[in-house]
Amino acid sequence: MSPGEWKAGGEGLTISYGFFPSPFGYALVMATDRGLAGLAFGDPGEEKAMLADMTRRWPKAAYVDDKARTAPLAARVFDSRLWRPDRPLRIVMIGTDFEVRVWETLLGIPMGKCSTYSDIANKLGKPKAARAVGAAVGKNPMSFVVPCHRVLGRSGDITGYHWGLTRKRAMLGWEAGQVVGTA
DNA sequence: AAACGAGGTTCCT
DNA sequence: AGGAACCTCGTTT
Repeated sequence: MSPGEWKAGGEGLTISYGFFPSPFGYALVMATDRGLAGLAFGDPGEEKAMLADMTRRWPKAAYVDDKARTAPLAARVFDSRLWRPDRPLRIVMIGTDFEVRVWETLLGIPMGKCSTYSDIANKLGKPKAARAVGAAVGKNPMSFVVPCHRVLGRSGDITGYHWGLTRKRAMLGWEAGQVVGTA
């Protein structure tokens, strides 16, 4: 990954988006000229809700329906064979200081491994901020790319997920399969 | 097993 | 400013 950053709110930013099928349902891919900015999931027919859910995060940004531009990113994200250091996926993290820090921590979780909310809070030097971490993870705009699904509760339980626990389990399962298949 | 309060940060009124 | 919400945690009923 080669994370870029942008101030929260997304002011002055133009975001292209498109809908694509994915292993976990319908996916909404959002991108800026600097790389992938957002990734959301849902079911066909929910496009409007998915889009609203994302635009709420960056109310100041401009949005353009541009399938041609987002298609290559969509293809790349769901093919683990293309995840290699020499061809990093360019992403842009738009959020507050704290959120960006949390997301960067998530990127450090290796494939197939899991972490916990309190664990991340510790890494940020705020051992008691587990709940804040949960809130920040929940606002993660790049579900799946930023491995928010690899974060579990303290006891190893799957706790909650913005786009549904079922989808979270599906991602973990798919990932486990990728590890075996690409080893 | 369920209920409860503390905790950090963000969002809305 | 004040209060509620959040993909939580640890402790207490």
